[in-house]
Amino acid sequence: MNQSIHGATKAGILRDIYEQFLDRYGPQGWWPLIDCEGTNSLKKGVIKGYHPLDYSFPQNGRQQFEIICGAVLTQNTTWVNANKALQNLNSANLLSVKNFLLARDKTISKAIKPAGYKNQKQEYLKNCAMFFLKLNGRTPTREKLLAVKGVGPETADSILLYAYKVPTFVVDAYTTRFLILHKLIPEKSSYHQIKALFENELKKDFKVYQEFHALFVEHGKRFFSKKPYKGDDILLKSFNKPVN
DNA sequence: AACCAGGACGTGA
DNA sequence: TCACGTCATGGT
Repeated sequence: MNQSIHGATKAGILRDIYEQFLDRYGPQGWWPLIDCEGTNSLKKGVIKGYHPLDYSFPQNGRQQFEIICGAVLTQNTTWVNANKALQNLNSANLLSVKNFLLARDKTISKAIKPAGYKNQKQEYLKNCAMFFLKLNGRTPTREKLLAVKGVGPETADSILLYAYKVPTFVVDAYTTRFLILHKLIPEKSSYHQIKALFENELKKDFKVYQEFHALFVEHGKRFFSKKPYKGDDILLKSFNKPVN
């Protein structure tokens, strides 16, 4: 039905992109965690918190909270900077919710300074910490997450996908840019429309969703960060569209 | 030395 | 709804 005789269905194109990314870059091992080598992930390639092909994380509430903090800290910032903030929080023993909520606001904002927006993010993190504590181990709904000030669509989906293994697709700036530049979606597509595209065309597999988003980021950093990134040559290197 | 990073919120049309 | 300014730090 939605299968064209040339095989270039939307689902087919998305699968091609996924496979091409996976061939090029390999499994990404997201979400990075500070301490994830105490397990069976002694498989090769475990660098600075990434755990390729090991989908067993997070393994406790402490790691769930770390992912939530990371999701907020990396908003409009590089992971390098967000990670510095996380390391500071960890050194100060503040990556457990209880300790975090006992700390002074100024202590938090000082620790997260490298991630930028220290005042905003301090408030956002506190909101998330109170929310996470009240969850008491339960998985939140997307609506409840979005009601937390500081948690927008991408952060909510990141938390659901990586901290709770809910197969919800994360749409980030690179994903949107990639699809628009390759003319796979109209320019004014909304977050929800792009999210729906993936979720309607792909099987709801949290592992695939985790890898796909991470791969989009890896690919985007290589091809679509510094302008100009619009040339046909770049688009060709970026992704060879299957012939219709 | 501008420009950009794994966005979200508040405001005014 | 939607476009725009604001929030802050570090690397290129």
